[in-house]
Amino acid sequence: MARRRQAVTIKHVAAEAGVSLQTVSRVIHNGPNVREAVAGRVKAAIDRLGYVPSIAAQRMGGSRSYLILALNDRDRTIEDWRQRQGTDWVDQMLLGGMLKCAERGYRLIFELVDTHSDHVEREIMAALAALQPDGVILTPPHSDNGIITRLLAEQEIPFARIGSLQPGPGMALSMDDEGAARLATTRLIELGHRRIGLIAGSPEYAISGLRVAGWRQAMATAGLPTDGLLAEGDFSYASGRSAAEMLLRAPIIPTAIIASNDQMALATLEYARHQGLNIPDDLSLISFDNTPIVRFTHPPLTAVDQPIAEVTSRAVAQIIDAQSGLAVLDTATVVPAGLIERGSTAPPRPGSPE
Amino acid sequence: MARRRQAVTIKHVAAEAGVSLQTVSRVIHNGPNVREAVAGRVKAAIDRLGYVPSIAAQRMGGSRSYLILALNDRDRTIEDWRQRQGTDWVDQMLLGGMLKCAERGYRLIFELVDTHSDHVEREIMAALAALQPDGVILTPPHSDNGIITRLLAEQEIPFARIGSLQPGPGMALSMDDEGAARLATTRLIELGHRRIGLIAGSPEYAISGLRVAGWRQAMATAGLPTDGLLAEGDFSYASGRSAAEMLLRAPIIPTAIIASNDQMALATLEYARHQGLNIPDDLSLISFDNTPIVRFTHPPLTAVDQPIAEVTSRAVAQIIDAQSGLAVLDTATVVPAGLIERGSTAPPRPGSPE
DNA sequence: CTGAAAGCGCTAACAT
DNA sequence: ATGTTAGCGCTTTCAG
Repeated sequence: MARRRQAVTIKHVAAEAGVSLQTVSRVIHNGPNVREAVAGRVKAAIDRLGYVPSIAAQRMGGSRSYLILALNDRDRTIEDWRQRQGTDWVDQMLLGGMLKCAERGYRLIFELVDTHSDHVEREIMAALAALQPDGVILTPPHSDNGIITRLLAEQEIPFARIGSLQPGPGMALSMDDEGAARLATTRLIELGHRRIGLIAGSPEYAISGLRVAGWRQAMATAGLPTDGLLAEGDFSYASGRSAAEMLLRAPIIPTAIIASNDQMALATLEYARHQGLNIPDDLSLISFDNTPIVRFTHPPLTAVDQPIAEVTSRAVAQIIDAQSGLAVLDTATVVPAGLIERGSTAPPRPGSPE
Repeated sequence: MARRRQAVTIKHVAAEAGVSLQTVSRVIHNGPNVREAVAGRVKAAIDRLGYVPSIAAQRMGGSRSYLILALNDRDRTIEDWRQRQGTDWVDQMLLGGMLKCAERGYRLIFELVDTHSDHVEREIMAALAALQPDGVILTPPHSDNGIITRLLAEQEIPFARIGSLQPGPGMALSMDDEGAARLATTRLIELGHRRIGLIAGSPEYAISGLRVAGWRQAMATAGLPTDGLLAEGDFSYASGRSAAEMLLRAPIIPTAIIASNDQMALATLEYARHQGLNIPDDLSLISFDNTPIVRFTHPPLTAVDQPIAEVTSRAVAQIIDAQSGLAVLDTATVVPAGLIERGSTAPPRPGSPE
């Protein structure tokens, strides 16, 4: 293998423009103390030669690497990829992250790390040592992994914790789960529903509680009771089915159900159909997350849209700002979620039980 | 921003093990000329210190970067991500590529590049200069972009062209489209079908022709005619609908249809239902690609599975081998596709028209 | 078999 | 406002 050296280096540019290396460097970084005329000459030379600085060399010189590292949980991600259930979490993350990075002259590098392994520490250190990123983006469950956050804090690397609500080092960013649940519930109330069931997610996840809270709030505000309308699931399809069964076998069944994720909503849809219930006429259904599959069910599901791209985009922006020494928000960033109305919601049948 | 320096460098390891830098370097690369005992001591020191070489420094020293760059078309990819139709091309590529890279001690970096722009050349050079990857993976339509392949060849960077059949520089890898079409057709013939329609993709893509050819071959082998059974689409949902309409409005309709991609299969499913045709009883349907959505239709679709992960995995392996000076296959690699049988295929109704 | 020296491309710190 | 110097961490010569 031939050794590959940089084709055109800062030296060539310097020679071409008739200035010193340092001046070129300053021009590249929009540094101060360069006369317009000289800067122009240098820029022209850069253009003419098609010069692009080597990240490796920049890093070696002691400056930034212009690399931001996004860390996902290895097992969960690979499992999702293998299952091919259409979850586009990673894609949305890349969409938001890569575009924002590009906009700011950075690059996003996506890596997988094993949260549960006892050598997480080593794995993270290895990634940091190898890549020397300027910042790190953590996603669940890394976001709340104390070992990881402590390590990053020690290394003084700016990092974002996506989907985390806990205080701690790093910048917390998440979607407004409570507000989203409130939004969905309120919309159903507006449509005329009074008995609105909620299928909760696993209590291990903080978001589950938030979604329940939002629903409770909206119901309370409208003066509606919630007794017998809460069923607990764990985000799995199977648990969604049991929960739906519980809600739909009650003496007085709800006219609408909100499921805390798409899998459980799918299970509810299936069970309702199996029970001879027409959606949306007999039962309105709203799901959380808005992964691609809910567009393809019959009917397509109204869903709370999880703004992953937006959250990631902001995470990148905050990291870059932090690293540039700009003011860093100390408070958690909460991104509002939207409600995408499709065919699974409608007013309740006239004369539905109160 | 505090300057971040490598915490533990090769120097520390050398000191710890009581040897020179060079010896450590040799141990890291399994170089020759190191006594067992010394190598052991060095390895122990590396472990104890948790040392990981800096990619940047390695690159600067003139060795590999251990980075492989995967290039996707910017517009198409972003559009896919925004549309959220559940296409998991990128995910499958990452799955195959990242795992194989990790296995070989490399890292995969995913980037977007604008094929159509007139400064592709510049964009690619910038990525190469900045990242200095050891190899590049091209995906359609980059794989057949002469400007890109010429550039890469000039730079003498090993690269793979995924989904390309054309000869040229770089290693061509693709799935066996012809064989896959043959497989699908043969399976339908086995089930008892004799009138099997095919909805072709856009003739601009070489794979379209291959899929048609495979179907023709299988039909010919079974002594079945194909007249009036070929409808041309362009991979879009709308074109799939027109094609289905054409096939299903003929005097004698087919008992089975193969659509050249999932979108067109979806359209066919929808149109058939609209025509009161039951799938699979009145009409069997097989689609190509096997993106996640075909699991969620009613019934779930039998589909040809496009082995993107496998193809990418092999591309990575070939690049690393090439770069290590190992023998490089000069012939194109063709990966067989599988057929995933789901609910959209069944024997034809007894007494169906011949 | 092992070590020492030179340099990769770039930047921060210090001149001028 | 610009140039010079001294590394960054590593690898590849080339000596021992």
